[in-house]
Amino acid sequence: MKDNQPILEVDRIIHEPARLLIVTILSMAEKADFLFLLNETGLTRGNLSTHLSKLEAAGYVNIEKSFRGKIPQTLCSLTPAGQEAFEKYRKQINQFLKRT
Amino acid sequence: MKDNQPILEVDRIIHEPARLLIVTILSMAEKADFLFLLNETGLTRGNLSTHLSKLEAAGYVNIEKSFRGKIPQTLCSLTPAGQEAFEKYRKQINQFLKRT
DNA sequence: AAAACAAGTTTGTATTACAAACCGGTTTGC
DNA sequence: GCAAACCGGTTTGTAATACAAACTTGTTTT
Repeated sequence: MKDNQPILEVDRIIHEPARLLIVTILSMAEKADFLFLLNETGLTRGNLSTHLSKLEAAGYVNIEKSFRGKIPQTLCSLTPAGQEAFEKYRKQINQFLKRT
Repeated sequence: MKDNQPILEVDRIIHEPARLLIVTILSMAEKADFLFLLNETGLTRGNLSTHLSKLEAAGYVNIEKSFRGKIPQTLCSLTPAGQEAFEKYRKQINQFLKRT
Protein backbone atom coordinates (compact mmCIF):
# COMPACT_ATOMS: atom_id res chain seq x y z
CA MET A 1 0.00 0.00 0.00
CA LYS A 2 1.02 3.53 -0.53
CA ASP A 3 -2.03 5.70 -0.19
CA ASN A 4 -0.64 8.29 2.07
CA GLN A 5 -1.85 11.85 2.29
CA PRO A 6 -1.80 13.76 5.54
CA ILE A 7 -4.99 15.56 6.50
CA LEU A 8 -4.52 17.06 9.92
CA GLU A 9 -0.95 18.10 9.44
CA VAL A 10 0.26 19.91 12.47
CA ASP A 11 3.75 21.06 13.37
CA ARG A 12 5.06 18.32 15.61
CA ILE A 13 7.85 20.44 16.95
CA ILE A 14 5.34 22.78 18.52
CA HIS A 15 2.61 20.25 19.12
CA GLU A 16 4.55 18.50 21.86
CA PRO A 17 3.07 19.79 25.13
CA ALA A 18 6.36 20.64 26.83
CA ARG A 19 7.50 22.64 23.82
CA LEU A 20 4.13 24.25 23.35
CA LEU A 21 4.50 25.52 26.87
CA ILE A 22 8.00 26.82 26.25
CA VAL A 23 7.03 28.51 23.03
CA THR A 24 3.95 30.06 24.57
CA ILE A 25 6.00 31.51 27.39
CA LEU A 26 8.60 32.81 24.99
CA SER A 27 5.93 34.37 22.81
CA MET A 28 4.86 36.45 25.77
CA ALA A 29 8.14 37.13 27.51
CA GLU A 30 10.42 37.79 24.56
CA LYS A 31 13.64 36.58 26.08
CA ALA A 32 13.71 34.33 29.10
CA ASP A 33 16.56 32.60 30.82
CA PHE A 34 16.91 28.91 31.52
CA LEU A 35 16.04 29.11 35.18
CA PHE A 36 12.96 31.16 34.54
CA LEU A 37 11.73 28.62 32.01
CA LEU A 38 12.61 25.89 34.45
CA ASN A 39 10.31 27.38 37.07
CA GLU A 40 7.51 28.25 34.72
CA THR A 41 7.37 24.94 32.94
CA GLY A 42 8.08 22.59 35.82
CA LEU A 43 10.28 20.51 33.53
CA THR A 44 13.49 18.95 34.74
CA ARG A 45 16.69 20.65 33.68
CA GLY A 46 17.55 17.78 31.39
CA ASN A 47 14.29 17.86 29.54
CA LEU A 48 14.22 21.60 29.29
CA SER A 49 17.69 21.45 27.81
CA THR A 50 16.80 18.90 25.15
CA HIS A 51 13.55 20.58 24.21
CA LEU A 52 15.35 23.87 23.82
CA SER A 53 17.94 22.20 21.66
CA LYS A 54 15.22 20.78 19.48
CA LEU A 55 13.56 24.14 19.14
CA GLU A 56 16.89 25.67 18.31
CA ALA A 57 17.60 23.00 15.70
CA ALA A 58 14.22 23.75 14.15
CA GLY A 59 15.20 27.40 13.93
CA TYR A 60 12.41 28.41 16.28
CA VAL A 61 14.41 29.73 19.17
CA ASN A 62 17.62 31.59 19.53
CA ILE A 63 19.92 30.67 22.38
CA GLU A 64 22.60 33.00 23.64
CA LYS A 65 25.00 32.08 26.35
CA SER A 66 26.66 34.61 28.55
CA PHE A 67 27.83 35.09 32.09
CA ARG A 68 26.10 36.81 34.92
CA GLY A 69 29.20 37.52 36.96
CA LYS A 70 30.85 34.13 37.11
CA ILE A 71 27.68 32.19 36.61
CA PRO A 72 26.69 31.02 33.15
CA GLN A 73 23.38 32.17 31.82
CA THR A 74 21.32 30.93 28.94
CA LEU A 75 18.94 33.35 27.32
CA CYS A 76 16.27 32.12 24.97
CA SER A 77 14.03 33.93 22.58
CA LEU A 78 11.73 33.10 19.70
CA THR A 79 13.06 33.71 16.23
CA PRO A 80 10.75 35.22 13.62
CA ALA A 81 10.33 31.72 12.21
CA GLY A 82 9.36 30.55 15.66
CA GLN A 83 6.77 33.25 16.11
CA GLU A 84 5.36 32.49 12.71
CA ALA A 85 5.21 28.76 13.36
CA PHE A 86 3.53 29.34 16.68
CA GLU A 87 0.90 31.62 15.16
CA LYS A 88 0.26 29.14 12.40
CA TYR A 89 -0.08 26.33 14.90
CA ARG A 90 -2.54 28.27 16.99
CA LYS A 91 -4.67 29.13 14.01
CA GLN A 92 -4.72 25.54 12.82
CA ILE A 93 -5.67 24.05 16.14
CA ASN A 94 -8.21 26.70 16.97
CA GLN A 95 -9.85 26.34 13.64
CA PHE A 96 -9.86 22.60 13.84
CA LEU A 97 -11.39 22.51 17.28
CA LYS A 98 -13.87 25.22 16.48
CA ARG A 99 -16.01 23.13 14.16
CA THR A 100 -17.89 21.21 16.79
CA MET B 1 17.08 15.00 40.55
CA LYS B 2 13.45 14.33 41.03
CA ASP B 3 11.61 17.59 40.81
CA ASN B 4 8.87 16.54 38.56
CA GLN B 5 5.49 18.14 38.38
CA PRO B 6 3.57 18.32 35.14
CA ILE B 7 2.11 21.68 34.20
CA LEU B 8 0.53 21.39 30.80
CA GLU B 9 -0.85 17.94 31.24
CA VAL B 10 -2.82 16.95 28.22
CA ASP B 11 -4.33 13.60 27.31
CA ARG B 12 -1.74 12.05 25.01
CA ILE B 13 -4.16 9.52 23.66
CA ILE B 14 -6.25 12.28 22.14
CA HIS B 15 -3.46 14.75 21.56
CA GLU B 16 -1.95 12.66 18.78
CA PRO B 17 -3.13 14.31 15.55
CA ALA B 18 -4.32 11.15 13.83
CA ARG B 19 -6.40 10.18 16.84
CA LEU B 20 -7.65 13.70 17.36
CA LEU B 21 -8.99 13.49 13.83
CA ILE B 22 -10.61 10.13 14.42
CA VAL B 23 -12.19 11.22 17.67
CA THR B 24 -13.43 14.45 16.18
CA ILE B 25 -15.09 12.59 13.35
CA LEU B 26 -16.64 10.11 15.72
CA SER B 27 -17.90 12.90 17.95
CA MET B 28 -19.89 14.19 15.03
CA ALA B 29 -20.90 11.02 13.26
CA GLU B 30 -21.79 8.78 16.17
CA LYS B 31 -20.88 5.47 14.60
CA ALA B 32 -18.67 5.23 11.57
CA ASP B 33 -17.26 2.24 9.80
CA PHE B 34 -13.62 1.54 9.06
CA LEU B 35 -13.77 2.48 5.41
CA PHE B 36 -15.49 5.75 6.12
CA LEU B 37 -12.82 6.68 8.63
CA LEU B 38 -10.20 5.55 6.17
CA ASN B 39 -11.48 8.02 3.60
CA GLU B 40 -12.05 10.87 5.99
CA THR B 41 -8.72 10.65 7.74
CA GLY B 42 -6.49 9.73 4.82
CA LEU B 43 -4.62 7.32 7.06
CA THR B 44 -3.37 3.98 5.82
CA ARG B 45 -5.37 0.95 6.87
CA GLY B 46 -2.57 -0.20 9.12
CA ASN B 47 -2.33 3.04 10.99
CA LEU B 48 -6.05 3.46 11.27
CA SER B 49 -6.23 -0.02 12.71
CA THR B 50 -3.60 0.57 15.34
CA HIS B 51 -4.93 3.97 16.33
CA LEU B 52 -8.40 2.51 16.72
CA SER B 53 -6.97 -0.28 18.86
CA LYS B 54 -5.27 2.26 21.04
CA LEU B 55 -8.45 4.25 21.43
CA GLU B 56 -10.29 1.07 22.24
CA ALA B 57 -7.69 0.05 24.82
CA ALA B 58 -8.08 3.47 26.43
CA GLY B 59 -11.80 2.86 26.66
CA TYR B 60 -12.54 5.76 24.36
CA VAL B 61 -14.09 3.95 21.45
CA ASN B 62 -16.26 0.94 21.06
CA ILE B 63 -15.61 -1.41 18.16
CA GLU B 64 -18.20 -3.85 16.88
CA LYS B 65 -17.53 -6.27 14.11
CA SER B 66 -20.22 -7.66 11.90
CA PHE B 67 -20.83 -8.70 8.32
CA ARG B 68 -22.37 -6.74 5.53
CA GLY B 69 -23.40 -9.67 3.41
CA LYS B 70 -20.17 -11.63 3.12
CA ILE B 71 -17.95 -8.69 3.76
CA PRO B 72 -16.68 -7.92 7.22
CA GLN B 73 -17.49 -4.55 8.66
CA THR B 74 -16.04 -2.68 11.58
CA LEU B 75 -18.21 -0.11 13.26
CA CYS B 76 -16.70 2.42 15.64
CA SER B 77 -18.27 4.80 18.08
CA LEU B 78 -17.19 6.96 20.98
CA THR B 79 -17.90 5.65 24.44
CA PRO B 80 -19.14 8.08 27.09
CA ALA B 81 -15.61 8.12 28.49
CA GLY B 82 -14.36 9.00 25.04
CA GLN B 83 -16.78 11.87 24.64
CA GLU B 84 -15.86 13.14 28.05
CA ALA B 85 -12.14 12.92 27.37
CA PHE B 86 -12.58 14.71 24.08
CA GLU B 87 -14.55 17.53 25.65
CA LYS B 88 -12.00 17.87 28.39
CA TYR B 89 -9.18 17.97 25.88
CA ARG B 90 -10.89 20.64 23.83
CA LYS B 91 -11.49 22.79 26.84
CA GLN B 92 -7.92 22.48 27.99
CA ILE B 93 -6.36 23.31 24.67
CA ASN B 94 -8.77 26.12 23.91
CA GLN B 95 -8.19 27.67 27.26
CA PHE B 96 -4.46 27.30 27.00
CA LEU B 97 -4.26 28.85 23.58
CA LYS B 98 -6.70 31.60 24.45
CA ARG B 99 -4.39 33.47 26.76
CA THR B 100 -2.33 35.18 24.13
C1' DA C 1 41.13 20.79 50.04
C1' DA C 2 37.05 18.39 50.14
C1' DA C 3 32.26 18.68 49.95
C1' DA C 4 28.18 20.82 48.36
C1' DC C 5 26.06 23.51 44.83
C1' DA C 6 24.88 25.72 40.23
C1' DA C 7 23.68 25.50 35.49
C1' DG C 8 23.31 22.80 32.11
C1' DT C 9 24.40 18.57 28.82
C1' DT C 10 24.69 13.75 27.61
C1' DT C 11 23.20 9.07 27.89
C1' DG C 12 20.08 5.03 28.45
C1' DT C 13 15.65 3.21 27.98
C1' DA C 14 11.00 2.44 27.14
C1' DT C 15 7.23 4.10 24.29
C1' DT C 16 5.63 5.43 20.00
C1' DA C 17 3.95 6.27 15.15
C1' DC C 18 4.33 4.91 10.80
C1' DA C 19 5.16 1.80 6.68
C1' DA C 20 5.40 -2.55 4.94
C1' DA C 21 4.33 -7.24 5.14
C1' DC C 22 0.96 -10.38 6.12
C1' DC C 23 -3.68 -12.86 6.44
C1' DG C 24 -8.27 -14.99 5.79
C1' DG C 25 -11.79 -14.76 2.95
C1' DT C 26 -14.18 -13.32 -1.74
C1' DT C 27 -14.64 -12.14 -6.43
C1' DT C 28 -12.91 -12.11 -11.24
C1' DG C 29 -10.62 -13.85 -15.36
C1' DC C 30 -9.67 -17.63 -18.23
C1' DG D 1 -12.50 -24.74 -11.34
C1' DC D 2 -8.43 -22.69 -10.10
C1' DA D 3 -5.13 -19.02 -10.11
C1' DA D 4 -4.73 -14.19 -9.62
C1' DA D 5 -6.39 -9.97 -7.96
C1' DC D 6 -9.08 -7.68 -4.50
C1' DC D 7 -11.20 -6.52 0.28
C1' DG D 8 -11.02 -5.37 4.86
C1' DG D 9 -8.36 -5.34 8.00
C1' DT D 10 -4.14 -6.97 11.62
C1' DT D 11 0.67 -7.80 12.85
C1' DT D 12 5.46 -6.77 12.62
C1' DG D 13 9.87 -4.12 12.08
C1' DT D 14 12.12 0.08 12.63
C1' DA D 15 13.41 4.66 13.38
C1' DA D 16 12.24 8.66 16.15
C1' DT D 17 11.53 10.72 20.62
C1' DA D 18 10.32 12.01 25.42
C1' DC D 19 11.68 11.45 29.79
C1' DA D 20 14.73 10.34 33.89
C1' DA D 21 19.07 9.61 35.58
C1' DA D 22 23.87 10.21 35.34
C1' DC D 23 27.46 13.17 34.14
C1' DT D 24 30.21 17.67 33.51
C1' DT D 25 32.40 21.94 34.36
C1' DG D 26 33.03 25.38 37.14
C1' DT D 27 32.06 27.90 41.77
C1' DT D 28 31.12 28.62 46.48
C1' DT D 29 31.18 27.02 51.19
C1' DT D 30 33.37 24.97 55.22
